[in-house]
Order: sequence, then structure tokens, then C-alpha cells
Amino acid sequence: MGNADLRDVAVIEDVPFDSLSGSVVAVDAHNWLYRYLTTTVKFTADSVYTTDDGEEVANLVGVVQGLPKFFEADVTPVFVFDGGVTDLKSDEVERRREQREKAEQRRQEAEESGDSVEAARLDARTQRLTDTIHETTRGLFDRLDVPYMEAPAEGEAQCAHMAAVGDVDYAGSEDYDTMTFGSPLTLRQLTSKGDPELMDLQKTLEKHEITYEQLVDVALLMGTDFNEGVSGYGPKTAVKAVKEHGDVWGVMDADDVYVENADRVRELFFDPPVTDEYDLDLDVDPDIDAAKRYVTETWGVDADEVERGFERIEDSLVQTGLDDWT
DNA sequence: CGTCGTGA
DNA sequence: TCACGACGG
Repeated sequence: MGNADLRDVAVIEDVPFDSLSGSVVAVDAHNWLYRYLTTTVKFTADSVYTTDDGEEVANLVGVVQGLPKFFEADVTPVFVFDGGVTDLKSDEVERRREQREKAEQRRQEAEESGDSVEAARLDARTQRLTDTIHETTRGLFDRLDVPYMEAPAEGEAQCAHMAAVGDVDYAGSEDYDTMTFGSPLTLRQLTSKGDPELMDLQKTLEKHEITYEQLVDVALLMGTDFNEGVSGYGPKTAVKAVKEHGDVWGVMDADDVYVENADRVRELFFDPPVTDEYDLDLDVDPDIDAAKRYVTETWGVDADEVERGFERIEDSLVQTGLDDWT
């Protein structure tokens, strides 16, 4: 599962947020939400985010806190939700499900033995994105007029496709997969405070003097979300081997190693299930009052929790409105 | 996913 | 120098 190995292969540079003004970014919704759920929830009481029915709606707080970052920088996000999971990934998803169950079991044990700190820590690992979380996030986006769409399969693949055909300026995801899926430019760290990172496919290929196909083969050797990779192949060895032997088949042949499902995973990265059928209205015109009512009245979130976020959204709208006149 | 200690 | 595994968040 050495996905972060790609970081050491990729050319990544910091970009000032204000240099992104006026751009459009296709954000992998699952990633983005996950980020807020694991951070936001961890440091606050459960009761704030749980409705009377026991539904977890921490995502609503996360969305309200996360959107201002885009608005304030005059960056338009298009959120891309995951569709069906491919066969290849289902193995990986299954493994993660098992890991979650193990973590949940340990969490319960910790809770029973009165170790609340340990229980809270393990709780962060058991967070998962429920159907309710997806539905209520869409509901809030509707009221805030934030554009979103459904991917046929992997959200990262759809984001990468939209960036590749030029319908958006960047893909946005914390994962490195978007580059393997062919996104020319990927923005990372859209959730945290500081400046984002820009991951550049072309510069990465130039740096190593390899083709895009070879980059995918490098990823295959190191391991991706869809395959195991080969033990002993990290960033350096994988790049060197692929350059030396041309492609992953050459490496398998020369080094006497085996990459499982190499042909199928390759094909997935080259030609993933994506759609061109979307109609994005990028003219965002939020109904703040409706959004507030949705979060606090419909879902019972404490008004205090989202007040600051809504304030920032409102202010950023006034700000961009003024900018338009100057 | 990032960091850091370990060991080849 | 590089890769791996464990652990913290």
C-alpha cells in the first residue's frame, strides 16, 4: 500500500493561494470530506454532530468550515462524488473494511476498560463516510449553489479527466493517484491552513526523462490503491528499473519479479471509467439563510458550530462582489 | 498520509 | 542511501 512513495517521485511545489484566483478545481469529494471528518470530529464532543436519531452529520460542520477557503481565494470548486467501485479496488476496500472492524473492536475494548483517550484515538480510525453524510453534503451544496457531480467510478479518475481535457484548471485531492490517472496539475492541501502544493505531471516526466506510461509502471512497482506492488521497489529503484528495462514487463522479466494484475491496473489508469456528461454552472450564488436552516434546523447542528464559517462565506461573497466593480 | 527509527 | 514497518493524527 505504499502510495505515498509517489510523493518522492513527483515534482511538487508550493503555490501562493492568491495566484489561484479565478481558477476552477475539481475536488475529490470523498477525500475532502474524509479530511474534515478525521480532524473536526476528533477534537469535539460527539453530541454536537449527532442528531437525535443518532445520525452523524459532522460533515455539515466540515463543509461549512472548509468552503470559505475556496471562496476567499476566488477559487471555484467542483465536487466530484464517487460512483461504483471497480473490481480491482473492491479487494482493497474489503481489506480496509476488515481493518476498520478490527479497529472498532479495539475501540470497544478500550471504552469498556475506561480508557477514553485510547477510545477517542481509535474512533478517528473508524470514521467512515455513511450514505447520510453523502446525502446531507449534497443537500448543503444545493443550498449554497456549489457545483458537484457524480463520477461513474473513482472520483480521482474523474477529476483527473476533467483537468486533462481542460474543463477545470486543477484536480484537487490529497491522494497522489490523480497524477497517475493523468491529471496535468493537481492541488494538494486544500484543507489545511497554509499554501497548497501543486503536483505537476509534465515536470515529473521531464525530471526523470520518462513517459507517462512509464510513470504508471513505476507506480505499479511501488504499489497503488489497486495493486500490491513489489517488495524492495521504492521511488528510486522503481524509476531506475523502468528506465533501464523500458516498461513493467521488462522489469518483471529482467528482475524476475511479478506485479499482480499489471495489465488490468495499467488499463485502469490509462482509460478509467469517466464521463463527459456534466453541465457545470460555475456561477455560484449561495442562499446562506437556506443553508443555515438546513444545517441547524433540519439536521440540528448547534448554530455556534457553524456561525463563523457562514460569516466567512458571506464576507467572501461581498468581497468578490466588490472586486467585480473595480 | 507523514514521520521517524531500523536495518540492509 | 534506500526501503520498510510502526505509529500518531
